[in-house]
Amino acid sequence: MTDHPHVADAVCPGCETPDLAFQAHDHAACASDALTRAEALMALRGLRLTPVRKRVLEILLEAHQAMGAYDVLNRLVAEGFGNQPPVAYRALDFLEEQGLAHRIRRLNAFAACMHPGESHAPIFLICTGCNAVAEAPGAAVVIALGKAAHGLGFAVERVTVEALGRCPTCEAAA
Amino acid sequence: MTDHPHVADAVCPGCETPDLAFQAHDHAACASDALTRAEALMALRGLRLTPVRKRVLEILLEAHQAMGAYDVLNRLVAEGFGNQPPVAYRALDFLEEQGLAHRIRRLNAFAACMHPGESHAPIFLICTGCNAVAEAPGAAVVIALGKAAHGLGFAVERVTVEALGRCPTCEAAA
DNA sequence: TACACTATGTTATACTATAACAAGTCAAGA
DNA sequence: TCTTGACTTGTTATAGTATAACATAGTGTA
Repeated sequence: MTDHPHVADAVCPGCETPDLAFQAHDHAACASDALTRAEALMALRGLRLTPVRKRVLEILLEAHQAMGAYDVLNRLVAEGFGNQPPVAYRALDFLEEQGLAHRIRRLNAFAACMHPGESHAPIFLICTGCNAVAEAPGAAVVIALGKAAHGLGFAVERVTVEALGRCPTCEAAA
Repeated sequence: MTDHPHVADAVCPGCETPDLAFQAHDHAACASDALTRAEALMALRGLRLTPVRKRVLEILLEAHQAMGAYDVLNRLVAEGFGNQPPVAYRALDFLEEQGLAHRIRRLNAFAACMHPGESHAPIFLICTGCNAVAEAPGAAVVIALGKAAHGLGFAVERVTVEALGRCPTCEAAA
């Protein structure tokens, strides 16, 4: 059990209750939860959470922060998996397609999704002070976006919403 | 005067009236307008729209679509400017900071802003069918985003909002 | 077993971006 | 006018991110 303030040691993407994104909580529990649900989901969809894929997901969950593809790759190499970029990218792409991980474009990085399976429209809050990344519920944002797009006759399929700013801790410090 | 359907020949980022984003209009006029306003803005701010910077802005305006930094660089080289990446990146970064251009992260590309100076919170609609990119007004989206973030104690400074989907033309074709 | 399908490993390369320093330009004040 | 300092550009070099293409190996099924 690892209780900690997310912002201090950098980043927890979302976690069980979204409004705890920037607060202390039992991360180990929500991480193992996410893994369990990921496995159930894959079984349900008839897809395989193979060793590489599972390990990549675990790495992201353990890391507890956004990681670059090459950081993930380095971890894989150390554990005897293939050591070329496609190994990491393929697993990361798979996880993203399945909604088990998210890509943070601003950081060229990936983060585990903490509530896979639940239909959600995540938005990401990136702290410029401590580099923490929080996954926040973005239903309202996505609805607003859908309306704006609809007005132009544009049919939205997927969205990227990322905000740069200051987390509570860094804001207080400044 | 070049009247054209934006989507057909790919992309017009915004243009004068936002709701014309995916419709035919006189692009040459709004482009030269944007350039004029850019120059006025720079004068107002006591900053210099140097030859490289101006040329890069023109290239983006003429291109009428999102361009990669290296595409811009190739154009610069052909015109006798420096031929190394920093030449393009510096100009593009400057233009972005000044709100004269936008970065489309999903495409690793840049597009001219069609209404510089006006305070606006642009969102980008990227068509997966024809690669058109439209700059749409995103005030409502940004407000929703601000609220969601505020609820978590997060102070938003800058946002990236990009939607992938189908423009009217491609949607109709399908 | 043979087959089709999926996943992984590997080679090679393409694309995107920035650090660091040298050289030139420009405007303002001595 | 000359100097100074800030800013801009050019250049070298390298770092970081991502994918195409093909070979190999595992998986489930007829």
